[in-house]
Amino acid sequence: MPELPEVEAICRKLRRQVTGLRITGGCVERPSVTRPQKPHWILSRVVGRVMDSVERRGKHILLQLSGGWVLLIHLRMTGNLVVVPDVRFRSPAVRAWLEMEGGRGLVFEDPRALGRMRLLRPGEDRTALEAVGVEPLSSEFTSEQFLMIASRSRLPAKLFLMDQGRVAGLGNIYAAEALFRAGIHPARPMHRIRRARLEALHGHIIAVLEEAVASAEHAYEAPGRLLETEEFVCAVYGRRGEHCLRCGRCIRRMPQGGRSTYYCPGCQR
DNA sequence: TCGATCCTGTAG
DNA sequence: CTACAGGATCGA
Repeated sequence: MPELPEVEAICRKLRRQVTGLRITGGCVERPSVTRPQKPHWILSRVVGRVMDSVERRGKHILLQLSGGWVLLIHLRMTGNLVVVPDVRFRSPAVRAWLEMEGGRGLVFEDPRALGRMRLLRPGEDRTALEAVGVEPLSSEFTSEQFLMIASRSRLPAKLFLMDQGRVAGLGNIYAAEALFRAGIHPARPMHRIRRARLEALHGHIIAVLEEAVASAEHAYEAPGRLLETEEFVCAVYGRRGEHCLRCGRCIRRMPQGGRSTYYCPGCQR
């Protein structure tokens, strides 16, 4: 589920559901999700505090609590954060939950249990977060800025886009989709891509993410079917062997950095 | 830069 | 049974 667009959609929904509510209780069902912190260390400090705001930084979710404490959540591959009417009826995939005033629950579910939850003390140095790169949907993500960091890197394009320390929030799907739109081969070293193409890529990154945010937001609001105009449809991701919609050649899959990269050999050179 | 690791579920 | 999954980190 969670690349930047899905995380953003989750944050927007949470913002409306939990802002201003006090935490009255909670439980960590799977201690590994808070490692290396002890569940009790977190819970005892979180209970009684009010959730002031919900922020996002890259794929990190920041639950800002009263007194300056921050509950940091990373959903990794299969995590999700949802509000449920009653924590007594929770699914087996729930790894941790908080009870809020009024009785509803804020639930962290994650079948693979790879997600992480961490509490930052007030004013704590946020090393992990400061290593995160530019927000691609912010005004700081300019074409010039992108050109600058891109031309300095020898990484293959796909790995560059997925490096959270450079651009924050792109994952396996949207990195592949942005490269397809820009006509760039995923293995191409970043610094060898022409300026005009990098500028195009910059625009496509923003477009892909904005479309995906809109799609994810609809999906979370209205469970059920999305209109065709609302749904983000992948052109290459997960389409190995299918014919490219633009040129007709077969979409390929290749391993890169231990993950699958999908691309069109006709459109991306 | 590669591979193993953390985990569980699902598709083939 | 094996391969693979939208992520990130660690050590060789």
